[in-house]
Amino acid sequence: MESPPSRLSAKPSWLITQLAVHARRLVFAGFAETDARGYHYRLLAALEEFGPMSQATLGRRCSVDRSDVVNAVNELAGQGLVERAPDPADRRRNTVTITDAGRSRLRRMDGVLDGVQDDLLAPLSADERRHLVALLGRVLDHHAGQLPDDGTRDGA
Amino acid sequence: MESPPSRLSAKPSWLITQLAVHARRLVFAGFAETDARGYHYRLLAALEEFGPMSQATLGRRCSVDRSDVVNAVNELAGQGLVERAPDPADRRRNTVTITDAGRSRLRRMDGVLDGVQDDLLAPLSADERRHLVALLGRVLDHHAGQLPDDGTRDGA
DNA sequence: CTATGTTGTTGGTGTGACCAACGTTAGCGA
DNA sequence: TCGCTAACGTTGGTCACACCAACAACATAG
Repeated sequence: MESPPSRLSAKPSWLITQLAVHARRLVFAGFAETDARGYHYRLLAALEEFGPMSQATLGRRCSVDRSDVVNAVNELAGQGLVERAPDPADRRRNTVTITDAGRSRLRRMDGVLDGVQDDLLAPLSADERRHLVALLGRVLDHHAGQLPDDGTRDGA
Repeated sequence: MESPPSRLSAKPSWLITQLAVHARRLVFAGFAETDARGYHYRLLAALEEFGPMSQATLGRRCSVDRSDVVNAVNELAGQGLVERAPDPADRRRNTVTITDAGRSRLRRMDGVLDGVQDDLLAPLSADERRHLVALLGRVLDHHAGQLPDDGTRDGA
């Protein structure tokens, strides 16, 4: 096993992106059994927590592009996990609603993610895990405040 | 600005992958000026630190697939940043060597990454940054020990 | 009523991380 | 020495995720 360039071990961006690779590997392996992927979890979680909403606000809440929301909702609707219905009050909008099947899928995915967490942070104590989560949360909050303005960036 | 599902804020895998998104955005923006991307930096860093080596060991050290090494080395060689020469001692191997231009490019990229670091960890104090880096490093070390065995996984 | 902006949708792009297969070459055991 | 195995480079895919550009339909502010 040849060691990686030590130069990289000092770059937080490297540490984070590489750790993200491992996280995605674990999450993907777990989700594979449930025929789902990351986008699905995000959308379902938002729908359960905040109730039905349009695709646009769904995308804004989950940091998912409008066009990717279309695809993910197609897949979710195809599996009966959400329902997409035109909004009578605003005929541009599609209101997306989570179904009971969707809620049960979400619960299963939650279990998977909790299991992944243990594998991912295995070498850390409970205290260290909390500390890490707190630090990551603060950094993430900071950047969430200055997103690429999301939502509407039409070419015009 | 609609808030994200709070359910996600408790999942380390979510925090890490999302933070990685921001990190990649910053890194990409920085690298754009230098006409380079992540793979290039990794390979150049390994070549400078460990000297010339074959493409296979290069890939092993950087956690880059053999086929992706081929592409990246093509691009790097096209820009004169590395040289690829057949190894007379083992005619299967190509020995990759970093050039002076490569070293100078590497130095520029290093500067970019150091700048990114400040943006990425802006809300943290110097102590907290060190702590975060230490925690990430430990977790990463743990997972590096059990990679998908890398290197050779030929179909046969 | 017109201008502006939002929504859903289509159809792309780029990066990173893979995997499968093939020809070539090395090296080892029988 | 022959043959098998394994490694190397290379080609040519796949998938997930993050994005961007443009357009028609619709809503709304002026």
